[in-house]
Amino acid sequence: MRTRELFAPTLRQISGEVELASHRLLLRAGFVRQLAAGMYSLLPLGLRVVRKIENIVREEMDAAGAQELFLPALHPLELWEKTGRAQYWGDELMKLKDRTGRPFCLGGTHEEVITQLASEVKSYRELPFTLYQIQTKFRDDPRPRGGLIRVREFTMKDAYSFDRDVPGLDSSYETMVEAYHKIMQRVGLPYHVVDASGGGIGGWDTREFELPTEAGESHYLRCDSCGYAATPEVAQCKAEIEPPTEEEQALERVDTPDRRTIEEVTEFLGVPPKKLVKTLIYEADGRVVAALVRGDRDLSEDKLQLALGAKKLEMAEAATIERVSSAPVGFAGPVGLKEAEILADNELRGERNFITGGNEADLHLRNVNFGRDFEVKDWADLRNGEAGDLCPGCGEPLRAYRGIELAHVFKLGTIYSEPLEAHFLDEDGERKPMVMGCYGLGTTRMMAAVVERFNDDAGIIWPMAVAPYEAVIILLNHDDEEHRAIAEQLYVELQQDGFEVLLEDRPERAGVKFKDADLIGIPGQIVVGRLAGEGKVEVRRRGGESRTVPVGEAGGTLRELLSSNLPA
RNA sequence: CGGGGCGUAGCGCAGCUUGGUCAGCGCGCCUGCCUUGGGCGCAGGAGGUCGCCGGUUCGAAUCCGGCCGCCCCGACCA
Repeated sequence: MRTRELFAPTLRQISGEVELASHRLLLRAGFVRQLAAGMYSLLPLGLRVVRKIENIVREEMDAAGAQELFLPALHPLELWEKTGRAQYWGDELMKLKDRTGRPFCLGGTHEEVITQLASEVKSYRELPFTLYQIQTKFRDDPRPRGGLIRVREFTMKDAYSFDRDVPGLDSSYETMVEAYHKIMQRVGLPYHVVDASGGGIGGWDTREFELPTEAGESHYLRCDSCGYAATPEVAQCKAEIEPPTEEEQALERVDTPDRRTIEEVTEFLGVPPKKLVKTLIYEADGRVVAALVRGDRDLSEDKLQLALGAKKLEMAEAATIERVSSAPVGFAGPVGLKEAEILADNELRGERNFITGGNEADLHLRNVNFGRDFEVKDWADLRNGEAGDLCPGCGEPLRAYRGIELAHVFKLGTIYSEPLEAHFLDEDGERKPMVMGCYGLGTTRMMAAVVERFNDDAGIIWPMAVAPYEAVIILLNHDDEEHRAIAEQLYVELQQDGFEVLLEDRPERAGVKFKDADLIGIPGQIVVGRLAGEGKVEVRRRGGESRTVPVGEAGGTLRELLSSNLPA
């Protein structure tokens, strides 16, 4: 491709509102343009990068035995209603109607569609298999942000495995995880594998592949010494229980007029938040439960649900809270609570003389103690992990990270195959739902992640694996016949040698060409300039080495300089 | 959805507090000359219903109300 013809409008300046490096550079270098919030056009250069990423993903998926197919983006809403996800996703699901008024949605993910398709399987003999597609997803995010990091329309590779049982799923899952490791390594991105929760997809044993960067929007905790990593909701907390040192003191009633929140109460009473115990009322599969965590901690709903073995967990409605606590919302406490069974966080075992809600309007209780004042039904790890918590593996303190979520894998089990009746007949003659896994990887997001990780003051520095072109020939003096001839000859020869080459032949000044070449970030640069008269050119690696060589050696030198994925 | 910010020429911005002489700057673009290894130089030129609607006023980019759009933080989320 010649830059004279290439549609890649570069920008000298960009609005100060655009903050992320990846967002700024992809816009400035002419890879993407924004159509509306969270909606981006991929320009020719951007599309080439995404295609490279897709091809790596495709090769690794195929190598792992997965089969590519292509599903509709438009789904009958009815299908999402069958699994309950139409309601669960709510407004995040883009909905529309056809001319007859039949409701549809734009697929935010494809579990329903693929499961219905897979329900054609009749026998265990046809299992297992894994299907994948690379497709546009639509999610009506309440707040798109960060350029291409979080958008409303994006492309994703989503794979789904179907097995006859859980051991089969475990094996399919590991195969996909291995493929993901290979993909990350080929692209060249550093990453952490993080234990996570299922969220809107569901399932268990889910893991995220995170690019560690402050620009990211995911938060996780990681042990730098052993590599254990998890999101706060699922990070296992080692409870360091110290034997109580205080003597139990007499229970006291304290008036706390209109003080409901932890902040209000601690400020009013002049005590630190950790002296309080929060009482959170939930409904789990229809029963009411109260979860107790220290005042300065956050409850993990994932952990509570796990501890309860509940299928569905929701915060109780205000009316329920008022009923069981006999008080307005904000004054619930464990002492004298009605109906609800009480679960307490492990960390509270050593606590004495704490403050709780009083189950009465404008009342809290001081010097509350376990056993004497109320009974706990179960103890469990219920709180979110925090930076500084001790690693459950090796005991070192965990560190807080931010990251860009590149990929996410889930074990789904039968949560989709049951409602959609994707059954098969097993060897024992029994009809069983297929056991599923799903494996997502955002390809457009990955492009942004690569830029976020590989750039300098001058622009992008593409890894070879995903560069839009491998080399650019920069013809400085386009009017000089001899120079032009050399550039044209190199252009042909390098392509014959298998390089993907861009020829910078615009009638621009040298400075413009250099600036744009650095901004666009193509790894190989061949400068045809003042030394061309002596039959020499400069061969450079963007962000790395530069050599002046005879024209005839340009190809070999280029190959050498580009032999690594990243500049040395 | 809560909090904050922004919307003026193709792009980036100033002007708004204190209404009138306020349609301005830089880049880009067009013409000519010059220059040709890091976003040259000089001269001339084109280009804007100041996001939209309404209000206040003799007069609104500027003040007021409503709406729309975009960015950031939070909630939420893959």
